[in-house]
Amino acid sequence: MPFQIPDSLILPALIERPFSMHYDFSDDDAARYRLDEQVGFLLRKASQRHLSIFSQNLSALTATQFAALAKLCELGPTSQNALGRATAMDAATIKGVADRLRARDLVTAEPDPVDRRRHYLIPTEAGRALYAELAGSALKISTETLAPLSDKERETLLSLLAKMG
Amino acid sequence: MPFQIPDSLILPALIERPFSMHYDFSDDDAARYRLDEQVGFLLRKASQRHLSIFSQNLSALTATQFAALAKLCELGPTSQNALGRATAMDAATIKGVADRLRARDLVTAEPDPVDRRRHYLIPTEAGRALYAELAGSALKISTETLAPLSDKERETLLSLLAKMG
DNA sequence: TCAATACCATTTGTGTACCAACGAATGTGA
DNA sequence: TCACATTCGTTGGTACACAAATGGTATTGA
Repeated sequence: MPFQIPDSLILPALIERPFSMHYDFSDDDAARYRLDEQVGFLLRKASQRHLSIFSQNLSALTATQFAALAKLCELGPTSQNALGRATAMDAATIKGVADRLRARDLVTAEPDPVDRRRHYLIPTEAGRALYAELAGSALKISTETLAPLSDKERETLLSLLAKMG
Repeated sequence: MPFQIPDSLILPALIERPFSMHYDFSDDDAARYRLDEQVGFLLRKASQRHLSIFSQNLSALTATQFAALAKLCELGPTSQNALGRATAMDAATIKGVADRLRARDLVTAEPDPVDRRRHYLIPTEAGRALYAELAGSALKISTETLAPLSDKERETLLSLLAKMG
């Protein structure tokens, strides 16, 4: 099943038209375009599936909040923006996530004595306890997300996703 | 600069507990959990990469808006919720997307004469023209998103993502 | 040393994404 | 035919996600 249309199939039809009309070039592309075969759409659906499984198995935190808490527990005291970089969230996003974690006393903020722009985020005891409590579920969620795939396929998928950056 | 704190720094404190306490089982999971290896995180990062490439190459519409317009052009007149199902958006989400497409006169709505709850969404001439104009860029975006992978790897990734549903 | 630059956290605004609830309309089975 | 369930579109609320702008603060390099 050819998932990818090679250039050789795309270009000729465009070239052999004697006259260029309004949407000729694009009409061909439009006819060839199938939403359901595009990476972006498949990635979005896979993410949706994952998030659905996540919220069903772990309702205490959102996936994003858990990611931030987990990374913070892994790294120890970290500035807010640095935590954002480590969890692939921009400054505005990590702020909201950190605020919600702080509102629930899972994380505290301490001013950095050296750099007055920064404040460290630090997991509280409750935060570490919750992380420890939920890590098992999180691992199970990853497994369940990959359930439709064989062991070898799971490995392959993870390495290809990692390769994509 | 060590980005990742090795197990040797995390585990000992947890292991040397003589008696099993509250989170012992989960502590192990917590030590084993690596955010950067979880499907959900890799999917989110891959989606981010895709959306970044999308907006750089196609600024006229968001990826979601383009998906809805493309599907609508593919299907022809479709009820709003049905379009949502075809594009993996729930009723609330597709409403917002449809509203924005209608505000830009890329889509119109016609009442369904048979079912008075429904209204059909129909791409306008401008909508079809824009889709035709942008489909080529959309295909290019998919290719560029997959650029880090070989041809065989791209096929594999797409089929695995499709298999995950 | 001081001006240009970079970084930190924050704010505002827009756009997904999903839940829960709603009224209106349709479909179903006894 | 009539109660019941389902579907349609909508609304309100919360939570990411990112762009762009801002005011502090640090770094740098001439």
